[in-house]
Amino acid sequence: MTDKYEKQILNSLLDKYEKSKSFMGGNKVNQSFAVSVDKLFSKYGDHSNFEVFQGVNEGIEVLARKGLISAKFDRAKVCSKVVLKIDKIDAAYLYLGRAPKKDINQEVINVLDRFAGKNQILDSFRKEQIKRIGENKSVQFFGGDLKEFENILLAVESLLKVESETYARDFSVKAFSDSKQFEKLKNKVVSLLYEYGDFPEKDQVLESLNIVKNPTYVNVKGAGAILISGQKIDLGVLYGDIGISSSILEDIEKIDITGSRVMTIENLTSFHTACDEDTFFIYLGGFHNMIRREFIKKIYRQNSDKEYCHFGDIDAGGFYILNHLKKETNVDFKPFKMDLDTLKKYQDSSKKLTDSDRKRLKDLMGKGFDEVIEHMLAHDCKLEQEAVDFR
DNA sequence: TGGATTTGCTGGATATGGGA
DNA sequence: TCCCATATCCAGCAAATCCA
Repeated sequence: MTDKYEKQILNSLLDKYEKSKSFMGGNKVNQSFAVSVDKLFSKYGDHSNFEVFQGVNEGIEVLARKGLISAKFDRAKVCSKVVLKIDKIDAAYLYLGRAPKKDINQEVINVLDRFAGKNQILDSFRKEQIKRIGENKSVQFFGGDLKEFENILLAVESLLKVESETYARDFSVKAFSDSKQFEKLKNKVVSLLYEYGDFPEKDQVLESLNIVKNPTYVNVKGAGAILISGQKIDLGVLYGDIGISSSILEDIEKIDITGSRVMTIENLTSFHTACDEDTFFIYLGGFHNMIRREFIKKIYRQNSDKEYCHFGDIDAGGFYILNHLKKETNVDFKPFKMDLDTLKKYQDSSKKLTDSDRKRLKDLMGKGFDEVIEHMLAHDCKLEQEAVDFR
C-alpha cells in the first residue's frame, strides 16, 4: 500500500516519462527522469512543517529501497531531487496500480477500430486520433473514461443513421436505453461531428441530423400549389405563407410551381418580407436535414425547368449553406443578391468580421465566391441579408 | 566544453462549464 | 444568454540535459 507522498513522487516521475521522447522511442540521447522535491512539495523546505519533511523523506526512502527511484540526501537529510530508475518502470506502474499509457492507448485504438468503416466522419476521426497517439498527443474527446469515449463514438454512429425527425430523449433511449445519456455526451458529440463532418454551423449539427427539440416546420409561399393527401392548396391566392410540419412533408404528393423561379431563403425575417408574384419561396427553418432535402428534390423532380436560387447572408455561413444545399440536393442553386455589387451597395449596413469569420472565409476560397470574399477580407466586412432590399 | 537534443515555461487563442 | 473562471492546446523561446 503506497502512501500519498510515494504516490505523488512516482506519479510525477511517470507523467514525465510518458510525456517524453523516450516513451515514444524517438529519443536520440539517453534520458533520465527527475523531479525536484522542492517543486513537488512546496512545504518540504519549510522548517516549521516537520511532518511534511519527515513524510516525504520516508516516502523517498521506501521507493529507493524498492529500487524504483534513486535519491541522494545531504547532511541535513534534505533531498533535492529524485530520479526514476528506467529499468524499473514496469515495477513502478505495478506498485502504483497505475495503467501504463501504452496500454491505455492500445485500448483507445481498440475502441476506435470497433468503429472503423461505420461512416466517413468516424473514419476521419479514427485516422486523426491514431496519428495523434503516434505523436504522443492527447486523444480528442477522451478524458480517461473509455466507456464514455465509446459512447461518444456510438452516438456519432447512431446519429448518422437517423432518418426521420426524432426527439433527443427518444434518440437517447434508442441508442443507449437511457433517456438522459445522450444529454451528457451531447456537447462532445456535436464538437466531434462539427470538426470532422460537413455542417454549416455548430448549433445546427443535431437538427441537420434529424434530432430536434420540438416539431419543425418548413414555410412556403408564393407562386405554387401543393397537393397533400388529395387536398390541393393554392399558395398563389394566399396573402401570406403556410408552415408545413415536417411530419407531413413526406405526404406531399405534388408541388406545382406556377412561377418561373424557386427561391430558398436563409433567414425568417427576409422570407416574410420577400415578395414576388413569379417566385415560389421556401424557408427551411434555419437548417436542412434529410427530410427538407427530400422536399427540395421532390420540387425539382416535378419542376426541373424552373430557375433555382438561394438568398442568404453575405458571410461565411451564408456561402457555406448555399454550397451545402447544392451538394446535398444536386440542384444548381444560384446565389441571389450574395455578390460583390450587393455588398458594396449596402456597405454602410455591414458588420466587422470576427477571427472565426476570416478563417472560414479563407477556407471557402476557390469554391465560387472568390471575388466577394476577397473584398470582404480586404475591407473587413460582412452583410446580413435582412439589410438587403429584396426588390 | 560546446553543440545537439529535449524539456519547461509563458502567453495567446480557444473551448468548456457553471452561475447569475 | 451572457459573463467569468478554468482547462486545454499550441508556438516560440529559454533552460536543462546529454554526450562526443
